Formats: sequence, C-alpha cells, structure tokens
Amino acid sequence: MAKRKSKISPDAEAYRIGDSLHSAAIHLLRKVRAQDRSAGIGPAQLSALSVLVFGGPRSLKELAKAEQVRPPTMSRIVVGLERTRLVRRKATDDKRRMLLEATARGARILHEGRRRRVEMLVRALQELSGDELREAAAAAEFMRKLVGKLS
Amino acid sequence: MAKRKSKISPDAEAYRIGDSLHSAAIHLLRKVRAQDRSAGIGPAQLSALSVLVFGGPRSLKELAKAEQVRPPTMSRIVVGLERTRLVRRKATDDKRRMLLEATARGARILHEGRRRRVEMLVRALQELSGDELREAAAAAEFMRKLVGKLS
DNA sequence: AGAATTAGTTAGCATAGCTAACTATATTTC
DNA sequence: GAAATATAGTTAGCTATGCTAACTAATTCT
Repeated sequence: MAKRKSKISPDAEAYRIGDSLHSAAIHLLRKVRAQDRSAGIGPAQLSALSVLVFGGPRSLKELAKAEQVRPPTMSRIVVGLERTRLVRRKATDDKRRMLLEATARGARILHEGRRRRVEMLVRALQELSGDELREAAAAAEFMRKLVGKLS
Repeated sequence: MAKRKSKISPDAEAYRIGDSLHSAAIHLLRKVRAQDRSAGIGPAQLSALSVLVFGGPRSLKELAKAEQVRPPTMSRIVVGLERTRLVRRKATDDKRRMLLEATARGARILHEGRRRRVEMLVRALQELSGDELREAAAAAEFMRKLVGKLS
C-alpha cells in the first residue's frame, strides 16, 4: 500500500489502521459485554478473577498493577469477590501482605462467564469459511503482538 | 488448519480464536484507556459523544440504543455532556423528544481524546515493517467484519 | 531505637450501570 | 372528543468502579 499508493503517507496509514483497530475493539467488547448481565459479577471483578485463575495467587498490589488500577480500587474489588466466595485471602510471612487466590467456585464462575462472552464470538466465527478462519487466527495473533508493543 | 490438523475440531479452533480476540481486545483497550485520564471526560461520555460527532444528531433513546445502555443511564451521561457544553439539546415537533447534537467544542474534544488513544496504537504500528502493516490493516478489516456478524 | 518505607484500608468524591416509578406529550380506541 | 394506551425522557435509589488523600500496621534502614 505505502508503495503502490504513494500519496498516502505511512503515518496517515498507521493512523487509519490504529483508529480502525481501536474502534473494532470497542465495538467487539461492547457486544460481548452484554452477556455479562446474567453473570451477577461486574466486569472489574471478572477481569481481576481471571488474573488469579489463569495467573495464580498474588498480592493485592500485584493484582492492582496487573489490572492497571490503584490499590484502593482493587481493595474494594477484592472485598466483593470475597463476599461471594470467589476469592480467598492467605496470610504470608510478611504480615502486611496477603496472597489472593481464586476458590474452586471462583474458577468455575470465571469459566462460565468467559464462555458466555466467547461463545458469542464463536457463533460468529462458525459462520466463516476455512480461509476466513485462518484470517481470524492471524488477526488474533497480530493483536496479541501489537498489545505487547504498546507503550 | 482444520484440514491439515484434523485432530483439532473446528469448534475448538473457533473457541481458541474467539478467546484470543476477546483477550486481545480487552488488553488493547485497557492500555489505550490509560490515555483518557488527562482528557477530563469519562469513557461513557466520550463514546456517546463520538456517536453524535460521527453519526450526527439523534434522540436520547436512539443514542441509548447505539450505546447499548438504558435511557436513564444515557439521560445522566447527556447531563454531564451538557454541563461541559460538549452537547446541546434541540427541540423537535414532538415535544417529548429532543435532538442531541455535538457542539463545535464537543467535536474538538472528541478528536483530541481519540487522537491521544489512537496515537498510542500508532506509535506501536510505526515500529512495524510494511508487511506487518498490511497484516495490521487486514486484522482491522477482519475485526470490523466480525463485529458486524455478532448476534 | 527511631526514621523511612511498604502493604493495605478507610473516607469521600465522581462516573456509570441498572430497575421502578414518575411526568408530559402523542396516539389509539371507543 | 374523551378516555385509555403508548412513548420520551427524568428522578430516585441502589450497586459497582475509578480516583486521591489520609490513615494503620508491619518491615526495613540508619
């Protein structure tokens, strides 16, 4: 593109693509998030829980960093997760710190919520041809790489 | 893939890809959203404003539907946007309805906020080769199509 | 021992989501 | 044309999620 259509500067092209990706991500998540209403768990709790389920136990501060929120915010999210027995605290040698870990129930709830979200995408993906599915896999892989490069 | 590796069922493959796309979209937005703090406008307001800027004036109910929120929620979002003079109400013949439209200031603020978000992506995209950039464009286009197919 | 640092919480504020119940206007029905 | 119904938006009140500032308790450094 940059070579065939020299009128389009690489920067403008990068901007257009960036805007597209941004917009697509917003609309994709807005759609799948509609599935969360039946879960009885908010998006922040669901996301924090997923870190514990897939990434293993960690301290509140680490969890806050992983979720890119401040410690007081995470403190309250954890209170909610504890109240519904999705997460448990474990004491450590350092008595200031705690380890947060998902309960079995937490893992189950997470997988169900995730399944509901992802299944919406899966239904759309199942309409695609084999070629299109390969395109989908490439898009997912590209997004993953790009996110790694951010900031 | 489905043909070469017949052990992997198309369904499992679709699930894996769906999960990837979902996860990538979450992480992408979490990163770019960090840019919003300096904007002095929340994500819901920003998103509603973008509908008005890019899609033109419409009623509160239509805006709520476009944003997939309930009317009372949109009512309050609009109050916030009005308070900061980013959106204006216009009366219609039907005195129950109103038309909401972005002000010039609203359009400017939106473009600035969007630019901040997108520029983060652009910085990452600018590190890519021409081939990779074409991959990026294909990924964006694919996502756009997929979102259209959702539910 | 005392000072500084670190982990987490509490308090207080704003935004954003919901449902239920309300007001005001339009439309339909008899 | 009046009464019933439907529609657009708001208000009230709840929960969840984000922040900063200020606090407590434990640990580490000097």
